[in-house]
Amino acid sequence: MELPARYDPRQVEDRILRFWLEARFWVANPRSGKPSFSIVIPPPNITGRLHLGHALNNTLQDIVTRYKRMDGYEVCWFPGVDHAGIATQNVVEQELAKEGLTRHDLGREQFLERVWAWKEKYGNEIVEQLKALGASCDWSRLRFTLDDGFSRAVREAFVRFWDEGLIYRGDYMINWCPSCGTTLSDIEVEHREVQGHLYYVCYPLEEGGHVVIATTRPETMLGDTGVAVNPDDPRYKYLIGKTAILPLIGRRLPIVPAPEVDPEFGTGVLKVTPGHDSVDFEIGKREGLPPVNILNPDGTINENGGPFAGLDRYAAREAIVRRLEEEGLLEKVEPYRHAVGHCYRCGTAVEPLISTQWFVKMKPLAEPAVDAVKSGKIRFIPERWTKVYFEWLENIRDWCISRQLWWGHRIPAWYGPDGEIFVGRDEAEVRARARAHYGRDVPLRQEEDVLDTWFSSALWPFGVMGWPEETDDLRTFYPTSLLITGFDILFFWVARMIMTGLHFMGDVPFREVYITPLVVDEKGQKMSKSRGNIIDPMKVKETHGMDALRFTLSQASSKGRTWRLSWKALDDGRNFLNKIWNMARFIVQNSRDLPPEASFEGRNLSPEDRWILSRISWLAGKVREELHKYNFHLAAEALYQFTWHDFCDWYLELSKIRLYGDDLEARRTAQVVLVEVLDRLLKLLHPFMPFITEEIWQVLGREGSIATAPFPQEEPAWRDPAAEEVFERFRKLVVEIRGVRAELKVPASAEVEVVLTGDQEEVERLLAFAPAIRRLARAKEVRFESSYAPSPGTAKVVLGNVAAFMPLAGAVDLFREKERIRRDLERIEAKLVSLEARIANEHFQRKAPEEVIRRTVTEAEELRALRERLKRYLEI
RNA sequence: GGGCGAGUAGCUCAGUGGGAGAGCAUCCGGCUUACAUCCGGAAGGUCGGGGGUUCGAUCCCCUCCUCGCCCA
Repeated sequence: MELPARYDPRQVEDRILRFWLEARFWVANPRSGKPSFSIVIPPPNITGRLHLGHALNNTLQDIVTRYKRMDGYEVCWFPGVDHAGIATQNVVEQELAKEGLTRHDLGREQFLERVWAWKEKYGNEIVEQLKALGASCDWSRLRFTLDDGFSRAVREAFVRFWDEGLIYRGDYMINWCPSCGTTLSDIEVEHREVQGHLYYVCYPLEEGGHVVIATTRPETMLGDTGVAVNPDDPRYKYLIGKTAILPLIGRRLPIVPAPEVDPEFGTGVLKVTPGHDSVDFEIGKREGLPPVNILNPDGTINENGGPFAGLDRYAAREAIVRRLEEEGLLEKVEPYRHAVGHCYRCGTAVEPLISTQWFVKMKPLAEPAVDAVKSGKIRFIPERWTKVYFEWLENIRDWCISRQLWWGHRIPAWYGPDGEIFVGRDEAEVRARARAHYGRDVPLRQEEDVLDTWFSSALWPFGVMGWPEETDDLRTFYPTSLLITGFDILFFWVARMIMTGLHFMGDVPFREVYITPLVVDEKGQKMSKSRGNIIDPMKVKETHGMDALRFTLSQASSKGRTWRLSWKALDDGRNFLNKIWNMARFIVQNSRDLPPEASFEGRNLSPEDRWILSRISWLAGKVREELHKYNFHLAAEALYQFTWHDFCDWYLELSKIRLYGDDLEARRTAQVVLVEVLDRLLKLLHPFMPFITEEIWQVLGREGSIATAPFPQEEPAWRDPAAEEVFERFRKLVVEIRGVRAELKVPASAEVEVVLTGDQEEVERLLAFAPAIRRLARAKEVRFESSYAPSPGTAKVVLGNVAAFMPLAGAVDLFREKERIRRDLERIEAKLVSLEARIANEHFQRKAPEEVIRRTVTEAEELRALRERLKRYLEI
């Protein structure tokens, strides 16, 4: 078979993917008895398309997963998709809007049918994209947070929480998104700096005179029920107990003391709006100032806003400011920057308001979650995220879990005629509970609201395994081994899974949490549609291939919080893939005649064979070690360096001597070693670039799949430090000779003579590489002469106790050669000065470790010897 | 206001208490029968500023500056 000279992933990836999926390699068997390794995917939203964040964390998950699978574990990677309440409902509502309809026109039931239809049509796209990435999930276990089994788990969790008193319903200040028409939890609100204004408004006093109050939101004055000053503020102490009159409305506002008031802000006087500000709510509660709600759910002013009723909140703001101005009550307006809460889904400014909602008590859940990390049952990588986690949990507030949506898990609560709440796993249980309460059957009305999507994803690690059933999966795969995700959902998801896992399962949901950096563009900016700087993984697949994307992303596990990706970097990844392809192509082409039974046994290994075998053995250990430490980037780098700069640049080149020579035995040996190293290298690379390695595996005619081949180990018998050391000296010699040739402008095609002098044993070791030196340094002859007397016009290379001479007879510019040596001498001189100063320092002699002193002294000695030699050569 | 992260070659980033590395870009030379998505070579850095600890700091401590993020 002829292999193309360029690797084209488009010809490979889809075919390999089909092969894997048909073979069902990823389907886990909880009863295999093998040690288990499990991981749950962060379920992407059904509305989502694969972006680089997904690509990164799923690549890393897949690297670990494939590695563990090859290493003999019973691996289960649980895949799934999240129903994404707000996002999905918004998408379908927008679709309806194009038909001039709202969800209310359809009614709840029909609307949900519509969403399910949408889900069937588009909801699988992200799953297909994950497959295309090569994610080796057990797709037979694909779950959806709103499927029947999972819904059962959600109801179970809700009921247990309720029965334990950990869920309650009540009136509290919540965050309202007027655009999505639902409440949001505190962490779903994003605080953004906004350029606004500070309005200074005069509030007349009942007994005459006035106070000036600064506010950024004048429209909320419609809901003012008091005025507050700091009791320690001497300027305003006299006001306490008096009454102000609300402009435009005329409401009487008691002036109360409140330590929350910052005397430095504005005028130091605060208008109290208990219905629309959480601080004011607290003050109001303490001082008996009632909340007044002035907003409709859509963000317009309600009937409490008097003349402003019906206006949108921003229109109302303008109208109010105009009226105040007309009445001479607006003292001044200043530009002012301040943080405003926005909905994390739609970006609309959020309104704080009081509403009856469902909450989860967080304190009792948070404490064990803190302990689990403190005691080391869960470890964060990088470790610094631990602190972020603790800070959130230690300042946690109750979680508002009800959402005024239709798409989601409907809260399993029913109301009796008198408003009594009954909660149950299904309607039968609820009815039974109601009957027990009333002593008879009564009509029940189900709660309209659904649960926060994150309530269901909090149950993900055991929900996907069939909880509350006691399943084989739970027994074998819970707790999972590892979670890999981005820091943006540390609170939303990771912390909550830990809480629910501990609560319902009595054990942590995972033992380690690897937090990935955020992928940003080459300028360090977040990728976003509006910036137009998005790199679409599916486009990368077409141009570079998923392997290239994966390999490039595997280098992102650095310590920072962000990681920059550019098309340039992807080119590098693609080039590496091409290199690998050609490496394999070369070996395939040159080992066609290799009998299948050929092996190492009894073969006379060359020095470079021993070197490369020692190196590949080292590499196996290195990759394992770095993967265990989750240093994906270091594993990737080691693979890259070995593949390109050890195996291809040196070993493959050297192998040509034997491959193209006429010694059949030597040729066989080279072939055997090439194939063996290739075999191991492919396996080591496979977790990082599964498609190309599988393709080459097939081209080589191997059985089955590389994905189920054993992951290479270090081979103690192959480790050969002596061979590595000798090889390094040989390599250095060749590099030096090449350098001299280039510098002295010796034509690339000209073959030069190389004479080695110096320590005889060392020279002999190097002479074992004579053919290699001839080939790689373009030498026509390499020989030893114990007392070589170089003539003028001879280039020199000095390496420790050996020197190499290249009589170039006229080919060399003598002046250049002397310049070169002078420059070397300068460098050596400078280094010697610093080394000798250090050695002369008695503090250094007294305090530095023996080993360091010895090394320093040796280095200085070598440099001095080198200096003397170079000086002599200068005189020739 | 509090916290975190980053600041190392032109760019993207590794790195360690013993004197700094890679890839790309640049420059020079090569169509050498795996690969021009390539091969060989070279140049390029007071490791953000200042102070301290140490025989020795890019690395540890303090402080400041710039950029980014999170929380209030």
